[in-house]
Amino acid sequence: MSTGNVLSATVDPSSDRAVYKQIADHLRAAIARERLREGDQLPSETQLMAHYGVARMTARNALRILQDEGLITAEHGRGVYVRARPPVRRLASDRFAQRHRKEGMAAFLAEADQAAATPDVDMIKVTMALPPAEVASRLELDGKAKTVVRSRRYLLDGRPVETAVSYIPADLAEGTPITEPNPGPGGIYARLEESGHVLERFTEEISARMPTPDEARVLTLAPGVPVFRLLRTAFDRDGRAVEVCDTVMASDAYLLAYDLPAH
Amino acid sequence: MSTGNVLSATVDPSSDRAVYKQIADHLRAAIARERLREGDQLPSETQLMAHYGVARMTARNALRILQDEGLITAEHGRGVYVRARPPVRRLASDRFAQRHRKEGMAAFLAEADQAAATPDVDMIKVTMALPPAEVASRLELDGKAKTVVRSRRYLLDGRPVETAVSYIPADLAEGTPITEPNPGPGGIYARLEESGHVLERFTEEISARMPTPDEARVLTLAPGVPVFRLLRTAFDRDGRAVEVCDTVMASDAYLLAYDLPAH
DNA sequence: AAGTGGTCTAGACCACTCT
DNA sequence: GAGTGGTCTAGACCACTTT
Repeated sequence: MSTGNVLSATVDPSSDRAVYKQIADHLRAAIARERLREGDQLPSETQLMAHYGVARMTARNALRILQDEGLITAEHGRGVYVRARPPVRRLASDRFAQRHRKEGMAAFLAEADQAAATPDVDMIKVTMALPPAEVASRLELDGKAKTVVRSRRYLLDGRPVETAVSYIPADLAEGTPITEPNPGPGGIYARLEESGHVLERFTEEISARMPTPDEARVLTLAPGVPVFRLLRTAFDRDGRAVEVCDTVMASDAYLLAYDLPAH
Repeated sequence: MSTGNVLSATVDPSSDRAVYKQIADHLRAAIARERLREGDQLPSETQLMAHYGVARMTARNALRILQDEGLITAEHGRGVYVRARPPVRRLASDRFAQRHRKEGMAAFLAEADQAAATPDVDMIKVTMALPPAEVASRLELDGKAKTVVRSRRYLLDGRPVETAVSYIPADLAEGTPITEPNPGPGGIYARLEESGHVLERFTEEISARMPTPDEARVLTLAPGVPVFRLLRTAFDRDGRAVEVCDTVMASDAYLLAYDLPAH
């Protein structure tokens, strides 16, 4: 098999380093040196067993390490492959600037447009509920104030890349299309501005972690791919927080870019 | 044992869902419901085997899932515990503002001061080398221009949280303390401004991924903890890129906060 | 049918921690 | 010494993919 030739070195069973880790080291080096490139098939478990003279669990443990590092993906019945890095979307910090809304497009659509990708939105759900504490504190709401909760999933070229849940205080949303699945051109920010809440600034709080099983399913994440969690708060000119958006993004699909003044 | 009582449900071997995943689901739910809290010990592998009537690998696979999700850590010879979330440092987007430098402190020290944590810097190394392509392009250097390469590791209360490698074009650094391990009060940004390169803005590009084995070692990362990779470029008033800083941060130690105008 | 990875069993020996 | 997790073996049966 053509995949056999990447296996050059042998392992030292008497070494302090566990055999499966040594095997993982070999394979990782092969990927780093591009002896194995994106999409290439790795030696099968059977081949690893024969080459290194180890039991199957030892071979599997080696592959698991690389999977946890996000370097490979296993496909049941097919083989193990070097993970293809998907094209990364660069999210610029001015993506919510007014000039983009004025063109009548919500932020996600405008960006996709720029990236020549086909955007899609699904799993849209609009409800009315008490926000979680993390959101309520940012909206400066007490424990009894309800919000309009707008959740949706974004896809690019058919691939799910992001889920988002927006919370808007009920008093700002009632009587506007914000309570409807389709809020109209320019999205909810355009509607908020129409009702007098002109946006002045945003804060974005970014963390990263491994996905929950639910998130991994909804975003079809490969093992070893973390998520960004981005909490954005929108403030109007009166300094009032008018929306909090809780976003979970596939980290292999995004690069977040910010422009900061040095004051 | 006191840990035994979190094991209430049993598994269904005839289910489509793998037994080890069912066990992982039970334990994850126990953590979510706070039946198991931070620092609590989980049932041992032996206890899981007895309770669910499974082989050891099945119990271990269940624990591995939670470990990959960053929920638990295994301690050799001691047991498996619910991971304690370390206190998170909030990095504000104005952390490099001039007013902080004027107080004579480098950014990391100023932040730590604010957070009442004890900062430390070690593994300082200063060399002269060709920058990697990713850096060279941001500094607008050709393939032959060398840079001063300053690498170091930051610790908070003794815990490694961040590694950083700065690249400064040689012509800007020569003859200044930037080429020395200790660049003096206010750090290298203060030195650059003294030599006429007053900083005007920064760009920060953020990605997230699982750490390499090296990064996991240097940052003493638990399994299941991703890293932030932050590439910061500093521009002076002439629009020239005067520094690129390549930072790898333990994602469980940071929350990155940005303030954005809505224009 | 043959090859692949996914799950599971039943053992073994080891290194580490605590008492 | 007893209990813990870490490594490793040698099987088995299954589900999935490809030919």
